[in-house]
Amino acid sequence: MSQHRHPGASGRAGAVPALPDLPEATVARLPEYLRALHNLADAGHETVSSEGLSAAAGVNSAKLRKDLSHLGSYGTRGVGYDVALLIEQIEYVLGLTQHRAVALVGVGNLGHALAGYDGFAGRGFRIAALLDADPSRVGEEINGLVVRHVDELPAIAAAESISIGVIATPAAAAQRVADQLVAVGVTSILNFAPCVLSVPEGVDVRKVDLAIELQILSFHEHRKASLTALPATGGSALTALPGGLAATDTQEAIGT
Amino acid sequence: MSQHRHPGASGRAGAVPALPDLPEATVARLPEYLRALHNLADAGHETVSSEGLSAAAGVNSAKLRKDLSHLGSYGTRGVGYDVALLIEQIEYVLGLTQHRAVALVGVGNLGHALAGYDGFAGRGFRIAALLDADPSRVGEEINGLVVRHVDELPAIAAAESISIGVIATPAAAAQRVADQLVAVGVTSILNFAPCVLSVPEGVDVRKVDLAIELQILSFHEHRKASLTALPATGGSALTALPGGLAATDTQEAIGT
DNA sequence: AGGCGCTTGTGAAGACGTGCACAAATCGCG
DNA sequence: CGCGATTTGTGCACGTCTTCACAAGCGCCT
Ligand SMILES: NC(=O)c1ccc[n+]([C@@H]2O[C@H](COP(=O)([O-])OP(=O)(O)OC[C@H]3O[C@@H](n4cnc5c(N)ncnc54)[C@H](O)[C@@H]3O)[C@@H](O)[C@H]2O)c1
Ligand SMILES: NC(=O)c1ccc[n+]([C@@H]2O[C@H](COP(=O)([O-])OP(=O)(O)OC[C@H]3O[C@@H](n4cnc5c(N)ncnc54)[C@H](O)[C@@H]3O)[C@@H](O)[C@H]2O)c1
Repeated sequence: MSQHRHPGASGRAGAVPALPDLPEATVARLPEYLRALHNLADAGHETVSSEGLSAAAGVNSAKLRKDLSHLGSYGTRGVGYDVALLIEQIEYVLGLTQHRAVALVGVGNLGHALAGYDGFAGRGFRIAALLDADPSRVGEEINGLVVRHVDELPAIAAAESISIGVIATPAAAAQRVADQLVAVGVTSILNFAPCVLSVPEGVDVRKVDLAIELQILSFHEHRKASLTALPATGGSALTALPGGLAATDTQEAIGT
Repeated sequence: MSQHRHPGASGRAGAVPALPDLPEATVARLPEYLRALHNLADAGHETVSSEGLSAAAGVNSAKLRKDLSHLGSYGTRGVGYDVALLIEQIEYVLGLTQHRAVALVGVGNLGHALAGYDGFAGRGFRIAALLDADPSRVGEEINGLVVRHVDELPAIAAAESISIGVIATPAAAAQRVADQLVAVGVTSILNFAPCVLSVPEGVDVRKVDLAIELQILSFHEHRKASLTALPATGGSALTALPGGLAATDTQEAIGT
């Protein structure tokens, strides 16, 4: 179990292994596969078929196979995928083998919940700093970590490399915080504030917005309500969803 | 201001206006436009061009125009869009005109933050019930709402129609909770637990998973690190991102 | 009234993502 | 040793999404 290393690499025999450039949609699904694989490993499974893994991850099996094929050719025909090996490969590709330090800015309502979340450390992420601008919050200890003032960010970043910045401040402060994070070299930001951030090229921003999710659900409720109001034929309105429904991001009706 | 009503409707002159069936990608962006429009309205703007609105929402202007064209033909050539009218239209399409009751199940670490969040009520959503299985949590009052036992769900749903269920329980309990929600007629679920839910056809599930977002960011960090390690020519590695970079879901480098 | 500048709405092309269906590969067993 | 059962990896076709580029429409100014 040692001759399996970054096989899809084009040429490039440098010291740092070049990553196969994965489709973005694939990248977004790999963490889901990873979670399913960990569950399988905990349950004692040594191998898993694409059918089994795809069911556990809630996706199409062909899609899963295509996704995994982008990483290289792990898996054995007629058998399936070696669970431990696949975990190792996906974690490598996602860059989870090197532990990443996270700085959380804004320790309010939401920030407290995030700071107290143990699912962070579970997968290679470590909250390295809690920051807030409110003097009355500075000094508070949460989960063994002391809240420090946001102006200390440069010093903190100098002490240890911050890999990812998480913004949990009000929207009005988010852009300023983003600028501060970028200024100390952070190139990945997870933003919980409902606003658009502008950042220089090379910096990645992902947004999590509860209100948007609710509104999307609201649309589907609205649509479903307007659909059931149409056909006055029979009474079974529950199976009335038309054929090509294409629930792109939403998972809908995954088996039973 | 009264002759503008659901114009894109195909035929169907029934009592309930049929919705134009929007592309899922468009639906996911409408809430973003809506937020930008509210900001513009608060700032006193009466109209806005596609260029202006798209900049505020962080998208391509052609994309914005195509998205809005799916709703019908609001907007005036040579002028732009009427802000108030567009807000009204988007809110109608998203089903936000009828206020929606949300049931939040799992009032733990995260659930507390959600329950105390005022951004909920800001846009047509109202938390109608807080539910938990832990007897020691039942009876606690948060934000004027008393936590009730999850077994009371049928009674609560009977008293008022629950539009959306939010699951903030540990993953192990999420499927059971989802089943309970479905049993009382909920057809839209927002799931914060890191697991795949299986629900019957016609029920929409959206998932918010912090760990997945972090892992996606981690991948990009990993990729950026492996890229800067390649070219030993000059020194400027920051602009080294190759042309077709296609940050699909991630917003990257939005102006300055 | 007429022209001019500005902005929308959309056709068309290309990029991207999905899913079927099957050949190639592997294992276990007779 | 060969064969059938099983499962991967992928070519291909289809649908969706994005982006460009421009004609059509609108208002304003002369
Ligand atoms: N609470 C939720 O459930 C929830 C859900 C979705 C989105 N959000 C969003 O998350 C963000 C935070 O929400 P919240 O409920 O925790 O708000 P909050 O007001 O409780 O907390 C905000 C915190 O940020 C701090 N802060 C303000 N300006 C700062 C700055 N410049 N630098 C550092 N810290 C600063 C404040 O001192 C405060 O502690 C908001 O943008 C909100 O819209 C919250
Ligand atoms: N805290 C975070 O920042 C965070 C971030 C992302 C995801 N999550 C996820 O959100 C979920 C909740 O996280 P948390 O930190 O609030 O956990 P928590 O343990 O603090 O809270 C869970 C709550 O759910 C209740 N519960 C358990 N079983 C239940 C049932 N069958 N019916 C009703 N209620 C039940 C518990 O009594 C508890 O109050 C978890 O799945 C977690 O992985 C949390």
